[in-house]
Amino acid sequence: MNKLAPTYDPKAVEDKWYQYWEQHELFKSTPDEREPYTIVIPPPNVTGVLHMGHMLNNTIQDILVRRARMEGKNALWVPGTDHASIATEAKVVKRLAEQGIRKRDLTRDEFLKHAWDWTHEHGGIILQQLRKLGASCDWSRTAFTMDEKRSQSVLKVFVDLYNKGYIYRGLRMVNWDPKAQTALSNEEVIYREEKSHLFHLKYYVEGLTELENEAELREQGNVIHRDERGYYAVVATTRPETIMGDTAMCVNPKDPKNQWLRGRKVIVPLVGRVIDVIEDHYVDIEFGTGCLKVTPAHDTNDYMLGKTHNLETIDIFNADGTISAESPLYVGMDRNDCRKQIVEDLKAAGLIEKIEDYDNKVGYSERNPDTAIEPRLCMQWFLKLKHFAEMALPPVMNDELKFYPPKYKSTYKVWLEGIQDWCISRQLWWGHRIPAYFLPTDDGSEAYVVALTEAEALEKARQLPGYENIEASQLRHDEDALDTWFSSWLWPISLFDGINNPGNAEMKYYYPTSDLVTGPDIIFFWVARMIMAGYEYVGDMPFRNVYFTGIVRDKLGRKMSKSLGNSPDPLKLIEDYGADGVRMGMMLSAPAGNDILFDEALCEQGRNFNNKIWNAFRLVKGWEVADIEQPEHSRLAVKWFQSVLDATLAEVKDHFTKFRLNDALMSVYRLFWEEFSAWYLEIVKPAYQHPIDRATLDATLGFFDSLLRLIHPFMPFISEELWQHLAERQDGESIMVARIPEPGEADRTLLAQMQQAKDIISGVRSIRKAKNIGNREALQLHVMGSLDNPLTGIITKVACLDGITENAEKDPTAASFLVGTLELAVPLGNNIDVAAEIEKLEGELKYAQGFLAGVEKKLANERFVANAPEAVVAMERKKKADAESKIASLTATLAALKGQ
RNA sequence: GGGUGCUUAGCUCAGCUGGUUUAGAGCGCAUCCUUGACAGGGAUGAGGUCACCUGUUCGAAUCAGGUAGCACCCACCA
Repeated sequence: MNKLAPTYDPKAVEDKWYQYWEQHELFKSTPDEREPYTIVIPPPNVTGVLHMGHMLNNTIQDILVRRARMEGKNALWVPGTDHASIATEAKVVKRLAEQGIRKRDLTRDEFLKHAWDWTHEHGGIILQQLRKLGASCDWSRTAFTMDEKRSQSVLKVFVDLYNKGYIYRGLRMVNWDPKAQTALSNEEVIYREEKSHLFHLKYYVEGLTELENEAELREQGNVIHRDERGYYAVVATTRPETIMGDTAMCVNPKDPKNQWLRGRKVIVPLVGRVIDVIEDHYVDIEFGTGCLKVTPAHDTNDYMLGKTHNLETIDIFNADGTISAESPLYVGMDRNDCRKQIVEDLKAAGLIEKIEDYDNKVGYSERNPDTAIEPRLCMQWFLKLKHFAEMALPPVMNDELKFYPPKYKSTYKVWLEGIQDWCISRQLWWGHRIPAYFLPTDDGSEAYVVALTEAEALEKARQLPGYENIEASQLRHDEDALDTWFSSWLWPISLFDGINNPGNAEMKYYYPTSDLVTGPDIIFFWVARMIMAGYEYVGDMPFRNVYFTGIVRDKLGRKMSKSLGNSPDPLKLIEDYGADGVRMGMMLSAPAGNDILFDEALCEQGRNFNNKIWNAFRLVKGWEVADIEQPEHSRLAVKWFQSVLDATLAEVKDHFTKFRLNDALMSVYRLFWEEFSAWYLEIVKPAYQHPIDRATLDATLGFFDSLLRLIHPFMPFISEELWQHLAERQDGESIMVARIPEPGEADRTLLAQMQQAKDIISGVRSIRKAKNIGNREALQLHVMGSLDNPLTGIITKVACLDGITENAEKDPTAASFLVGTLELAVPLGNNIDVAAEIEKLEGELKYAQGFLAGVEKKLANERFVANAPEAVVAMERKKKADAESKIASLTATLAALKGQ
């Protein structure tokens, strides 16, 4: 009797095997003579916790790396975490605030100590969670973007790129986050639609009391405003608080409405500043009044206008978003309060023409979602990307480096072709401090040197004229840190220490890595830049394939979010369904590149599959073996299943080469459930309490072994557990390093014969159900013609027949059915319902006639017969013949029935 | 405003370079099944004018053009 429980309990086995794998160092990889297979993990935020996106992403990586390992490759999956500078710093600032500590009251070192404490406290939780999932990472290589090697790599690259002239410092309009008080890259700004107002403000024309040719001008299409105070232009703006920074008004020279304003000067309302009316084709004639106020310090477009027209720049904001001393009014007031106040004041002064409702897009910080981004001019470090884009584009476009799915190639192309320089400095402390040192100057201008260490910086500084005697204490190390992605883009190189030790043995062996698995949302942030860094620093691509996963959504298609509460806790899912069940749940819904609609029911399906495997195993393990002859049906079943297995192995292999993992999983699923459990095991299963023969048992155990190997990449735990039970294993043996079976040649004829046998069995079962005949009541089967199928033994057993008669006479008392063109029948004596039988047969006849009509029409078309390939025409002829024979057979049976 | 992709059974999706018996899968659904692996199971079955229109072709879910709807990405409309 069986000692295994009737249901599979993942909890009892998962931790056990994970420890076993780790103890035996089965995840470890070192270079050897085998072909390498390498994946570097997209490093999760060091202080983060696992979410559904990670589950998907890491399940895929684990499937790929386990499969590669089982193909005999030297498989390496390198784990690590990311310091996530803005996000982590924000969390630390928040925690300090809760303790009543303000960041600005701490020194840099004090703050960093808190940040490191936080990192050590939360760091690595996510890596522990990945272990629960079964991730087969080489943990001995765990890296962190701010560990010693990675930090050195980042600084070296900065210095190198500076020396090559790609890094520069510039006064630029950047996306400023006034809360974090740092610049952001364009990619870190999210735009949201917002209900707002369009304020129409009056800008009086200076020194104009009387327009002589006013009537004529109006005639020509000019829109002229005038009140008791004089002539004025109307400017529409969503941001009235920025008028203190206005240094021009701009109209389109082709705008007929505003011709009268050309060459004049206007007065900024409230402020009283007199500014020029400038002309630029940039201004949209259709928008608002066609008059644009120009605030070069606070709007990207205005900044560009300012540059072309040489305008003065007045920066009216401080770094924290309050009004600066440059402004003539409202100094020290917060920008949001100022907006309200100035609207009141403008109204009071009669300077607002009207206020309209208006929807506009406002940029927010990705990391501080409540904080509107302020375009701000400041000195930042930039990396020129043109050179990098030129290197990174061709290999992707010509498929040397493949994207799956390929549609992302065009996204990639568009971005690279319009590449902008990358603002790489952040006004943060948590990150890699920029290795630049400022020198004192007399005139307030900037002077600096870039060097890896302070000592080198000093040496460099002393070579500069006028700084020969500078002391270390006079150097001021740049306070800013680098954008997090400036370390991430080196990841596939820095993990193998390829920046510090170019061309080292590990680089030569593992680089380029094989596959990168990541989300399309970071194609610019990360993927593109890694490709750039790869070509710059190794002269080769960082990975051969990029597999873009979809975004995990709930079953209604909504993004998973905390506020909706629709994001399940991955660890709870693992608790409930087992890691294998959850992995399968993820993969069942994950076609490459499409968003995945996650439904917990899929985990249930995964768990059920585990249970199916478990019980099939219980069955096989419960068999007593005896020295008896192998029955014919078992011998045939073994032969047949070998063919199905071979065919599926080939199919799965093909799916893997195309990254069609869900299709691969579905093939495996059906192979195990349908072919193996429902058909094969049912055929070879001995009668209750009867033993099985040796040959069949051995073959079955062999099949089970192959199936477990095939399943292992998807469901590592249960496959290991059962594989270990399947035979005597030595300590240290593992399915992890067993080989995926190579597909052999499948016997297509045999597969077709089995298909026919299955159809016949289904036909008999169907009659049993219709006639309410028990499954164990033996029946006769009549074949009107010759069966010509070697699998009659299987048919007899599974359909529970006590005889098959070929070339039988038509028997009106039999319930008949068709398999292909072959008519079969089960004699039922007087049990048959003639009327129902006739109805059924007439239905089939009608279908066959309709089908025949279609085929005949095709064949009657001369042009079809003349133009279509011969094989196609022959196929149609065969269809016709088959349909005719079917019709003949059905007609005869009907006649016999009706003649009763 | 530009780009990319999508629209096939109740749901989620396959269907690769047009022809493989008037389209397939998984889940769900319906009906039946109580003792011999598994109800987290078994068997049987229902369910689709392949979004729409026009064309190319002997032949279109598949190719081309257009229409509608959806999704995502990019962009400086104050």
